[in-house]
Amino acid sequence: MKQYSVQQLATLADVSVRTLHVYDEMGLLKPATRTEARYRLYGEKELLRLQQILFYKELDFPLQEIGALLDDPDFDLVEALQRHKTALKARQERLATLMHTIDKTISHLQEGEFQMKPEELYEGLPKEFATTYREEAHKNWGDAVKRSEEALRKLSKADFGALKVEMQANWKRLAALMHDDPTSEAVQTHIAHHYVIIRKFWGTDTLPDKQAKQYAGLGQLYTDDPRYTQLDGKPSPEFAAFLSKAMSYFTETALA
Amino acid sequence: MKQYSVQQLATLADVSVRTLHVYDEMGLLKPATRTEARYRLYGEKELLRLQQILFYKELDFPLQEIGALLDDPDFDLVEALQRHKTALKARQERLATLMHTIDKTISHLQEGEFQMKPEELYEGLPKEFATTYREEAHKNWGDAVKRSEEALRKLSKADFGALKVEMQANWKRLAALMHDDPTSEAVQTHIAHHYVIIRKFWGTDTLPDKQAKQYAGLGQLYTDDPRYTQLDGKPSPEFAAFLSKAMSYFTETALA
DNA sequence: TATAGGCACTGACGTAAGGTGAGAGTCAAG
DNA sequence: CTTGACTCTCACCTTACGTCAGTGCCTATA
Repeated sequence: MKQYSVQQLATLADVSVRTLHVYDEMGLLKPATRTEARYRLYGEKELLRLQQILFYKELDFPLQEIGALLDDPDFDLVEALQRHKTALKARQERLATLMHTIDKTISHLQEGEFQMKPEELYEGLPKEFATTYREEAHKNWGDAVKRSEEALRKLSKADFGALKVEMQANWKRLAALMHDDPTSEAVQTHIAHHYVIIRKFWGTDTLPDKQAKQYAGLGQLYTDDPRYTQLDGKPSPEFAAFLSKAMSYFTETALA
Repeated sequence: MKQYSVQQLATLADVSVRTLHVYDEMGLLKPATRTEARYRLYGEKELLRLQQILFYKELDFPLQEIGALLDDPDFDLVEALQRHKTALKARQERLATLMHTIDKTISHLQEGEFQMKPEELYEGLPKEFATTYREEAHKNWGDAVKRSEEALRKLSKADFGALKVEMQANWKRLAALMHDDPTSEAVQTHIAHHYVIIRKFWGTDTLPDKQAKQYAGLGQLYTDDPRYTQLDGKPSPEFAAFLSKAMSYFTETALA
């Protein structure tokens, strides 16, 4: 019967010696015997078990569960796999979202001038919302919107993207503030912050009166419209998404 | 200027108080001031910064990098995002593979009898290999293969799946052993293990002479064919995949 | 046979991002 | 004045190991 030292077994299975120590320590994989000098010696059976361990490890099982799984013949493997798959699917979807966000962020940060297509101005926004609030914007603030869209198309990709990044960092905050108290001073403060950001990007210290009013009205729009505050007062995911986009949109509008 | 206690800020941003403690400790987010009793007090600016932190955290940036990113205006954000996306993509692909594996494992473990379609016997195997080695099998071991395929189709999904699971746990081991020394006794021992597994699943203690020879020849096939040992002696990924499937296939063949 | 080099052992500390208390101090309300 | 809610700092726990440090064992060569 062949015997393996820690090193040999480690090399064979492409794990570290330390890993074997750990597995021994936690009882997941004990050596077949120990020499007088307490050197670990593994046999064929241990090699086989290690392979099984690694198999389940590739499936991202925590070592504890692998131990239970290998030692308990009644372990419900199918159920465990089922649960595991659900978890993996969630992670995967999260990753997809993250990558999409990164893609957009990167592309917005890329240098160079460019002409934005009209749809891009509303990209990511649920279609129903896009139409609806564009109408509302037109209704409430007239052709200032039209002019703002024109101006927007002339921005550099970098400037526009940078603005969006700031916006995205901000929207959550506003949602939180408004959840607390939609009429609070904090909301006004937040709007003031936007004002600061705008200044930062366009180097102008003065904001036309009309647009100041737009900002003020913005808060009203959010709080008056019951459509955006479903779910017992808490902002719904849809509202959060809408809010995010709306923030960008109105900020952009203010550039006209 | 509004002030927030740890609790208030934590609730507002939906993080734990401990999280704020940690961020303070590591200098990522310091409170604006401390009261005489060393209570942390955060202001608007900190709220804003926290939102930015959370934004980048959602993109899975490590906190250290977030700190650098927020403090150094020259931080190369695009490059960081680029790198990050690559990492995420790798993770995502890994998850996809894992989920596929789990899917197959689950479906093989599902109870109930079923008739396997011929293609399923070679499912997952690169087409070229599938044809090639089926031919080789036929050439070398005649119509034993045909009969084995018949027998295979009558197995319960559970039995077949369970066998495959064991196989998958084993193939890596064989690859390692063969990388070490393809003619070694260890390889023979491994083949013996297969024999044990077969016994376990079909409750028969005797393996016909002919099939014993098949196992012996199996080792030859792997080691003689240069096509499977590219890449300066190390098993290529393709070979690994092939080996996995071949193991299953020949083990199944032995059931005839 | 002395020594040099590998290999092995245990123990301990570090990682990321906090969780979970313990024990003690602080604050506002009844 | 006490109660309860809040806060503070310390410090250990988590996963699955990596990385020493200090020491012991084994074998080959001079």
